[in-house]
Amino acid sequence: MPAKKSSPLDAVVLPTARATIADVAREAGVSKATVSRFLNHRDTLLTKDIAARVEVAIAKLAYSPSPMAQALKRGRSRLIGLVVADVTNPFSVAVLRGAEKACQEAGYLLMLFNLGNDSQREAEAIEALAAYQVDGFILNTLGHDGGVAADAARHGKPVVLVDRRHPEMQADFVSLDNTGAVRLGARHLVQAGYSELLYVSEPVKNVSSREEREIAFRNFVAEPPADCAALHGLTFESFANEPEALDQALRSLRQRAGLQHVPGVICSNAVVTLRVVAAVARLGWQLGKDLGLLGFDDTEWSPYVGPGISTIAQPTDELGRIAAGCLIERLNGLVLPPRQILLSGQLLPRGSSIAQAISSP
Amino acid sequence: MPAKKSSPLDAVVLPTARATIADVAREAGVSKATVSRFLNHRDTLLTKDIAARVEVAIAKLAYSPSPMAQALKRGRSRLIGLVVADVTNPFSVAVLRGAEKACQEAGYLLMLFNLGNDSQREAEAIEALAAYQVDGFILNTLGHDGGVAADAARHGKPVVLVDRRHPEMQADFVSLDNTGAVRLGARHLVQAGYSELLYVSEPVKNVSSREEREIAFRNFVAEPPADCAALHGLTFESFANEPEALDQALRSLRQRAGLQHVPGVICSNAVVTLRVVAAVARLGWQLGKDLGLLGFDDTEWSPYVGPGISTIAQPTDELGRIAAGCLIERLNGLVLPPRQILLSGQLLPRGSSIAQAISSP
DNA sequence: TAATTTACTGAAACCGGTTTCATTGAATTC
DNA sequence: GAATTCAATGAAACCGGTTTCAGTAAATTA
Repeated sequence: MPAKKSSPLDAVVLPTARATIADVAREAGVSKATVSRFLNHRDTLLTKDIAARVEVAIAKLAYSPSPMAQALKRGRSRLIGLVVADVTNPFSVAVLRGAEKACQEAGYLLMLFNLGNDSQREAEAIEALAAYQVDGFILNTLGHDGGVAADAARHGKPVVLVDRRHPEMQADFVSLDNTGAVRLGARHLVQAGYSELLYVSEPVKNVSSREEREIAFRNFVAEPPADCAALHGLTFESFANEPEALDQALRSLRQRAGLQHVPGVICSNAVVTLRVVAAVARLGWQLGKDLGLLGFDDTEWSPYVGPGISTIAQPTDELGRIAAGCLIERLNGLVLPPRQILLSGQLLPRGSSIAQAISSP
Repeated sequence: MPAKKSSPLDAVVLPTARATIADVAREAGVSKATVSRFLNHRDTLLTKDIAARVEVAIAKLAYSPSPMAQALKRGRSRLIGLVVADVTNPFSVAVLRGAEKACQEAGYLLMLFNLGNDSQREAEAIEALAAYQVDGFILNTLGHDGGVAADAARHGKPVVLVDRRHPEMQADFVSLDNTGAVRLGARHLVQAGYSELLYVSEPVKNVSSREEREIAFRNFVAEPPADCAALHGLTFESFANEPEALDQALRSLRQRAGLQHVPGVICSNAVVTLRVVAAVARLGWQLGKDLGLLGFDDTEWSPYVGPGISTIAQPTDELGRIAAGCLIERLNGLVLPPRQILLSGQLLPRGSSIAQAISSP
């Protein structure tokens, strides 16, 4: 019996293309509509035996519906757009991680857009993500102007702001309790014996979290709590990335403190902390002894720089998780006026703010 | 003249819904097909004046085509799927950043899927991304088994592997030249006077980059270069996260080195580096003096831990950029056998590996 | 001038789903 | 037993684009 006769194996070649709903319908001997019903309302609309037939057809063809096609028809995509000011920033990454976890659990996928600290691209980011029909936005952006607010709102999609708020935007807002955190940190430094304080921040621009922290610091100075009587004088300075200016500021701070007082510095985030650490190294000072130091954002390296750097840890994972959670609630139809969710920071005292307390009892 | 007459302003209310191609067609008085032609082949297929009419209509309605709908019809989405083993790892983030930049420049958007070091989810990640019609994959995954290879390949979409290769997978591969980097680092330590070496790695599992580094280290020991005659004995150990075991290994290392030699440690990545730093702190040793230290991956904090930690910096940004570049080339139709692109690391010597050289000339 | 080609445009089908509407047969009511 | 209601399913329209196919008018050729 020579060849030429097509063997049954010929049919098994390559299941290369994904099965479509039409394939399933044909396989099960029903209409596309029925398959669609099975997918979405299997128990309310279909007969037992028909449902069973569709089920085996789906299994046999390893069918799963195309989210693209669904998005096109439904107008919802199960996609969430995440706009991040700067992926290099560990804070952003930590939030991203929390958000991503929550999204995955709820069956959403994250589309990432990184601004690389270029505020010009905010609008671009929102447009691009909206074009892909993302169902909502999580924004951790630069807050240059209110244009972004308008952009996002215009698409009529829910928005959650993380860390940076936009005054004009009607949106949920999730953030550290900056005021409380600053007071917590400042008080700790004063009580540990660092009575001349300096707050160092990146340029405030319009970034709300930076503003809030600065204001909180000023207020703390204006009305220090009773147990901070030792507090002497304090300042705020803003640095971009000018080592000389920073060195100079630290020198004059110490001068102001005089001989009987030791100055303390609060850094507005991990980037600033590293800059101050570098400056202290340049000046040949010892952390904790010559200068108290406390930084926002706890990083994995904080315990190992010098005598360990005291930090105020943000609950980053929670922030991301909650942000995503808020958004998903809205996507599920929750109607509520905009919420503000503030989480408190945790003080992690280390050598950079306790050596002084030990040496001068 | 009383009200009731609809003012022209009524038409200006809210341009809430996005304009569709049909809207543009109506506005310009042409067919949808013509608008589509304008979008894709404006100069070859259309008359000047019709093109002009479409152009103003598009501008007037602020129309931009829906990528979803385009993807549905074309089968291509201008989306790239990025699967990352762990977003917490600074290396992954740095690569992500490079890739994201390159993608944006080429008009692609990145869909992120983070495995959170859970290799079970590799297949899930690829399925999810493929469902969204991503045009290709950039994978920096765990390499648990070859199943992933099959998964990705089955979708017939191009794949680029970063840092971790899968032997069975026919795909471009972009990575650090691990062998060269290990030799570079080991040689540096020996020449700096640390002659008893220990290589510390996370559990190798099946991760190719970890394997390669371990093997490279063993080979370096087996056949040290001529200028490393001082080299004494060396070891390799693998630690999950057991502080006691690590402390013990360091103690016995120093014992082996004896009194006239100072031992040196090479850390396979930044996580390990921090663990070793912590162990050194626990043991009360001084970096550089009691122990030479060199770690893979340069981080922002490396210069400020102890006397500064010597590192081998990976060109992370380049890695991500090149990975995305390779993928985009394939998407543009490049046909070529799988490439391997190895970039060399850069040695950044700091205090943790030079104090010894100074103290014992 | 008539016949043929060419260039441009519109109608309609399609991508892979969802949803409305119409149809059919069974169950309920009178 | 006939009329009515109800439940289950299929046909077809639709989402917003792209592409094939067909048609028309102008340009070329005979």
